[in-house]
Order: sequence, then C-alpha cells, then structure tokens
Amino acid sequence: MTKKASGLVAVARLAGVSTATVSNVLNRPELVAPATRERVVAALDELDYVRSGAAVALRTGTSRLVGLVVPDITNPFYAAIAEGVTAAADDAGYSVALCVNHDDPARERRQFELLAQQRAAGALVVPLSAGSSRLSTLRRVGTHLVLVDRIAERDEGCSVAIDDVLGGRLAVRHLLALRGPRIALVNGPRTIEQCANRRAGARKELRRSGVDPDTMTELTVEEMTIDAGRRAGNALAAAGGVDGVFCTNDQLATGVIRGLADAGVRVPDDAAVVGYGDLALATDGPLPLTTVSQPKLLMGRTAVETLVREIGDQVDGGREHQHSATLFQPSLVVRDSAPAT
Amino acid sequence: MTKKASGLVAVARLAGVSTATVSNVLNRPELVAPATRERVVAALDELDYVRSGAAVALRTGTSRLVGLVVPDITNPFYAAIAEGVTAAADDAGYSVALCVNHDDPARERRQFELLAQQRAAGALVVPLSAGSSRLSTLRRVGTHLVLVDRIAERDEGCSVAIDDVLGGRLAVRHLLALRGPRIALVNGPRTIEQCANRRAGARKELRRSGVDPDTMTELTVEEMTIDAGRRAGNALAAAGGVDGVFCTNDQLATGVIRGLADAGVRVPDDAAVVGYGDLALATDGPLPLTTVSQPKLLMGRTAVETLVREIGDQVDGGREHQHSATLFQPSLVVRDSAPAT
DNA sequence: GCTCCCGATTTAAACGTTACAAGCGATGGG
DNA sequence: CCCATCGCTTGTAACGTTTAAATCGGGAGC
Repeated sequence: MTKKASGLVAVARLAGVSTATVSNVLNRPELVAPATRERVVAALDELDYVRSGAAVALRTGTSRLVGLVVPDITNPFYAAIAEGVTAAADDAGYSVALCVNHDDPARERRQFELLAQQRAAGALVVPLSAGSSRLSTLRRVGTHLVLVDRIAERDEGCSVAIDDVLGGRLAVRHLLALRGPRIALVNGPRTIEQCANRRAGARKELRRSGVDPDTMTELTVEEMTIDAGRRAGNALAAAGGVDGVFCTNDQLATGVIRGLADAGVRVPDDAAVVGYGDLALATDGPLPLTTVSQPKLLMGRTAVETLVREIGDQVDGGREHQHSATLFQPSLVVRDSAPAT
Repeated sequence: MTKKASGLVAVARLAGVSTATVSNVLNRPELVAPATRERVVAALDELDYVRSGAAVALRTGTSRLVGLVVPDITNPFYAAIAEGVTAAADDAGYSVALCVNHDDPARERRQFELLAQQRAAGALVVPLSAGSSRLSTLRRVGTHLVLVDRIAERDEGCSVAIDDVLGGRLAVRHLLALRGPRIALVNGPRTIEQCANRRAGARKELRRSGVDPDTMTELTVEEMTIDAGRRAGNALAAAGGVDGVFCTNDQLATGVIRGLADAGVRVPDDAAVVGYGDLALATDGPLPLTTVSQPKLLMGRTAVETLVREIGDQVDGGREHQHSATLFQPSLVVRDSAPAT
C-alpha cells in the first residue's frame, strides 16, 4: 500500500514549507504564490494526503453533516424524500446521517445524542407522531432543525411541507366535476395531521360547490392498508349511492377499487376513485390510479437548501435569521380510476 | 437556553477534579471512586455536557461512522437493506452515512472522499455495475469494506450476499413439480450478475430433472419493468406451449401475468408464474405472486455485524483478519400465481 | 540611503479529548 | 518505624487542523 499519510505536517516537510502554507493552499489558494502552491500540490498528492475531518471539525467547531430523521426508510414516501435529500446534500458537500426511528422515542433519543456529539450542522426531521419536544438535545448544541412534511409552529424552526388541504380540494374538485355530488371519503385516523388536513380540504371544496360537507359519507380505518381499503370498498358497495370516492392514500384507493369490484361495482364506470400520494403503487396496478401527486423529491431538496441557508445566515450575518415555512402545492394526476371528463 | 457547554474542562472545574477524571468516569467508570464519580456525574448534567465527537475522533483516530453506499434508495430492495443496516448500526452505536450514487462514478468519488475524510470506520457497498476498483480512496485511509449483495473476489474484503443460483433453482423446481417441463425464463440483461446467476440456477435445476436446459424458452429484456414484462407475456402467449414462467424480478412477473391475460392465457390456471424478490409489489397486486424471497433485512444487519467484527479483529488482536463471505439462502414463498400442487 | 509598505510565509496558540506516567496519601507487612 | 503496595487522582503531551499575529525580504518613494 501507499505511504502512511500522517497529515499536514508531513506534506509541509516534503514541500519545504510550514503547515500554515499547506492549509492555505487547501482553503484559500489565492493567498499563496503560484510557485509554492505548485510545490505544495505536488507534495499533497505525492503523499496521498487525505484531510482529517475530525481535526477540521474540532478546530472550526462545525461539521458538514446533516441528520435525516425518518420513521421508516422502507416506506416509499420517506424513501423519496431521502432521495431528494441525498441529492441536494451531495451538491452542497454535506454528508447525510440516516436515522430511522420507527417512532420509538428511545431510538430517537440515542440518535439525536449521536448527532449532537458529531456537532451535526443540522437535522431534517420528518415527524410521525406529534411530540416534537424531544429535540432539545440538538438545540442545546446549536444544531439547526428543519421540519419536513409538517408545518413548524412559531419558533420551532424552519419547515418544508406540502399543502394537504389543497390536495384534498383538488381530489374532490375532480370528483365533483366528473360525476355527481355523492362523494365518499375513506380516511385514516384523524389524529394524523395529514389525514385531518386532507379531509379538511375535501370538506372545504364541497362547501365551495354548494354541497353540505356533512352529506359526505366518511369511513375511517385504523391502518391505511390495501386490506382495510378493500373492506371499506365492500362497505361502500353495500351502502350504494356513491359517485366518487376520495381515499387519502394510494393503498386505500387500491383496496377500495378491489372492494367495489367484489360487489360488482366497476371503476371507473360505476364510480370514480381518487387516491393520494402517487407512489409506484398508483401506476403499477392493473388500473392506473388518479391520485394527488406530491413533490417529494423537491421537498427533500428544499429541506436541505433551507437548512444550508439557515446555517449561512447565522455564520456570515450576525443578523437575525427569520424562520421560513415553505409550502409546496400538490397536483392532481389523472389516470384511469377517475379519468378526465 | 441552558449554559454554554464548553467541554470537559468546565465540568472538571465544577466538580473540582481534573479533566482526566472526568474522562475516566465517561469511559471507564469503574476506575473512579464512587464518591467522586457521583460528583462528576452531577456536574455533567448540571452543565448539559455533550461530548465532542470530533475531539474523540481526532484523539483516538476512529469515528463511529459507517457509510452505506447504494445505487438508489428509492428502490425497495435497497431500502430494505438500508432498514436492516440502520437497525444494526443503532444497536452497535454507529451512525450511518447514506450515500446514493446512481451508478455515477463522479458522485461516488466525492462520497468516498467525504467518507475517507471522516475516517469512517467502514463502508457497506452495494455495487450496481461491476467496477469495484474505485474503492482505493477508502482503502488508503484504512476504511474497512463490506460488499453487499455481491460475493467478494479474493482480497476484495468481506461480503454478504444471497445465493441467486439457489434462488433460480427453487423457482424452477417449483414450476417443474407443479406443471410440465415446458418452462420459460424472462430475464434481464445477463451482464447483471444477479440475472446471470438466477438463470444459471434455473438451468441447473432443469438439468437435474433430466430436462435439457436449452429447451427452455428465454426472453431477455433491457429494462426489468412491468411494461417490458407485459410485452414478454404477449410474446409468450403468442408462441404458446408454456407450462410455467420464471421471471427474475417481481416487476417482470407482474407484467408477464398481464401480458398473458391480454391474450386470454389465465394465471395460474393455464400457466404458472414465479417472480423474484418478494417486494411489496408481490402482495399488493390483484394476484399475489409466488416469488423467491430474499432475507434483505438480515443481509443488511449481517453486513454491519461483519464490519464490526472486522474492525474488532484489527483492533484487539494484532492477529490476521480472515475475510469472510457470507451467503444467505433465499426461500420460495408460494402464493396464487403458482400455488402449491 | 533610509523609511515604509507590501505580499508571502511562518510562528504559535488554540480546539476538546484521551491515556500514559507519575503523584499522593493511607495501609499493612517486616 | 520504614518501605513497598495499593487505590485513586492528576499533569501533560499528544491528535491534525485553522488562524490571528508576527516576521521577513525587498522594491518604491523621498
């Protein structure tokens, strides 16, 4: 193997300069005379020099590391966010520490502790349950936070989210335009903020169209799975009298379609179905889903950019940083389960 | 906010001891007298002390960070591995740096550079294309490597993989037992090692059963997608005379079933189909897939454990580390697309 | 010829931790 | 009563960088 790379001092010795000069050619090359710079560069790759991140972090007090905290990386929604995050982090020269917490406070605490120890420049947190009070360990060491897929309350920090209320409105607007006013909602537990918001959007759109929101059939499931959807579909078919179904999830939509089919109700002929999320599932099934599409990658990218901006703000201006709350708009993608008029 | 946490020395001052003692209660508590230990602990959380990972890393020369290098975190296969990796890393007290390279050498180089700078304890690499010669940057600084989902060649390092040849055999064995000997293979490009191996397994099993492998109909697709599968299914239906189809991918299997259905060939009644991977797709479709299931989480966990062991080996024994190559066995999970006899 | 200044380089002090070698009472054996 | 021992604690030198301040030759201005 190659020589033992023992740091700046070895390079300096070989190039016949001081470590300060080497450090300069590394960080501010314009300060050092072209001749010396050349000599140093030669020594640098002669010795296969690799900077010690630890030493830099120690000296400067910051590391180029951001934490990405998600409940479950197996979930395609979070995976898509991670995709956007890693891409943006790469571009900005940051490393991403992946923390999967499965909504387990103990795990989360350990991970935050680790991030704090590394003096991570920041953390992108995609919360599942509401309790966001355990972020104190990070705050304490000055780690910046960006909340993802949830709007930050005042002073919690920056956030990047997607407008679920609008998403709900888009879905219902489409269903109303396409068919009659007899809409059903298949939703997850309303304690989940996203579910509550999508429902709110649905009701708002009904009201706008002069339909009493309370006439909307509402089915609530515990687990937002295909099976639960299927059962909901069965129930809807039994009750009858539904023009369109809005499911707050692509899994539910897939299940509902099957449940309706069980009872001979054909989609989209007898009833239209709109899903939410635009996961692979939406296109992979036998009947491509009309669904609300969320800019997941963009949200991930923006989260990183927001964080980087926040860090920058603090560093070069002593000036106050204003927390920002970015809200992206979802869009409706029309496919076969609720085709265009 | 709480007090400025300025390190071991502040704690030492408050507790009336030296920094060495504080360091000891942190790292080897049994060395320090209970009374003092108590006093130090009190000071520790009075000041909200948070260790500086950078200083520790600098002093000790190692960080508790492992890199996870995957082509694409959006792909459920890699996501599952990541899931296993993060779980095991958590347990072992390591952080996971997620590096998504999209098979782009430039990106990969930058990420390796970053890992090298952090003096990552190791890296878990899930390679897509074969070229594994760019790992030199890491090797140079003594970063340990574990190859995942590919068997390491001699001296490349440790590896953890799944036996694709066996997987191919299981699939074909099931098809042979279930129906006749007229098997078709729908495969991706044979330049992908996994595809080549699964095919090899299929042929081997045919031979074992006294069937000439060359009688097997082989269709090769460029992209292993549902659409490609569907076209393959159409082609198979047109050609006819097939008892069972082995697809080296769940996407292909899903597509093939649809392609066959297009032509009126019903699965599993007229032909059986076996997929590979056991992704969500296998259960989410209208016809649950019989498929080869891979222990993805286990592979991820084991990769971390292998790495940790390798690091341990080097540290406490000066003794030689023997590279290990772990090979897991896939299993066949029987569902509706090729039900039990 | 003397100053003054300028760009290029160096000196040296941190940053927060670890770990070795040494210090320090007190205890117990001779 | 002295010396070796023991359990606990401490002084201090690293680890590899960055950076403010000091240094050093000259060339220009007078």
